[in-house]
Amino acid sequence: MITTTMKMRKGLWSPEEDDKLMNYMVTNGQGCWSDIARNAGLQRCGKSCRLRWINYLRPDLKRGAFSPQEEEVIIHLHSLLGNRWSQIAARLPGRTDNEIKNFWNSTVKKRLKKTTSNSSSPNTSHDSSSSEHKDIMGGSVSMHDSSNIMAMYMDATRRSSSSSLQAMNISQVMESNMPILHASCYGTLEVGMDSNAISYHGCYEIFGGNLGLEDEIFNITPLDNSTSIDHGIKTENLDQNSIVTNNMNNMIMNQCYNNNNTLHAINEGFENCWEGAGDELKVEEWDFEELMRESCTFDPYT
DNA sequence: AATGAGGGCAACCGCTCCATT
DNA sequence: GAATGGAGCGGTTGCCCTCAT
Repeated sequence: MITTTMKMRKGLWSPEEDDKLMNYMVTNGQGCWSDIARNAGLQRCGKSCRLRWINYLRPDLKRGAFSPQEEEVIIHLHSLLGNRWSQIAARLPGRTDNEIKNFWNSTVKKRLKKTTSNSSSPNTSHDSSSSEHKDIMGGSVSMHDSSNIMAMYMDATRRSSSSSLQAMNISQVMESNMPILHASCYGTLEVGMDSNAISYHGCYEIFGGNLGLEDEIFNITPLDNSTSIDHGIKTENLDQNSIVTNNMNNMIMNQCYNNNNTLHAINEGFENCWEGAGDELKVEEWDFEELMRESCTFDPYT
C-alpha cells in the first residue's frame, strides 16, 4: 500500500492538530474521514480523526462530570440496552458513547459491584455484565428516585436542545424521534401543547419503578440531533426502537393536532398499537419488541 | 517529600456492517 | 455473488493525575 509509506501519528492529539481538524470541519463539514485527515494536513488516519471529532472536538459536547440524574439514566438505559453505548449516548444529549462507556466501566460498575456484594447476591459468580443486568432489573439497584430519571432526562434534553426546540415547528416535532424512555412508560397519560413545545403530563411507570410525574410537565424532544447528524447517517436505523417510538410519537402528535392542541386520552395499553405496527417491528437481537410488549400497555386510540 | 496504587480518560484495535464496484 | 473500502461500535490499553501511605 502506498499510504503506509507515510507515517501516521498516534497517541494524544496536540492543540495544533485539534485546530487543524476543527478548522477543516467547520469550513468543509463532514465527509470521507480519510480525505479529511489528508486534506486537513493531519498525519492521522481517518479513523483517528473521526474519533477525535466525535469524542472531543464536536461543538455540542457537554463537558464535565455526570450528574447523579445522568447516572441514573445511564444505569436504567443500560439495564434496557446493555452495552450499546452509542444507543445510550444517543439518548443523553452532549455525551459520547466513549464517555459513557468509560463512566460505566470505572464508576458505575464499581458501585454496582459494591452494591451486589453488600446484598450478598447469588449473582456474584456470574459474568459481570450479566449479573449487573440482573441486579438492576431485579431491583438491587435502587429505583428509589426514579422520578429523577425522567425529570432529569427531560431536563437534559430540554437544556441541550432548548434553542433548537424552540426553533422547531410542529411538523419537525412530529418527525422527531421519541426516546426509548418514553416508550417504556405506561399509565395515565395526558398530552398537551403550548406554543413552543409539546408536553406530556401524566403518570408513568418504568419496569415497576414509579416515576411519579403526576405534577410534572416535560417536553418531548428528539433524539439528540447532533448525534444523529454527526454519527452520520445511521439515524434511520439508529435502532428500530426509534422508528417504533417515532410511530408512537406521531400517533400521539396527530391526536394532539386533531384535538385542538389538547389530548386527554390513552388510558390503556399501547398493545394494539404495537400489534398494528407489527410488520414494521423488525427488532434486533436484543428483543426490544418483547420488552416493549411487556412494558407498554396503553392504547392511544381508546 | 517521595512513591506506589488506583482511578479516570483519551485513544487505539479489531471486528462487523454496509455500500460500492 | 465476491471483493473492497469506509464507517461505526465495543473492548481494551496505556498514560496521566490524584491520593493515601
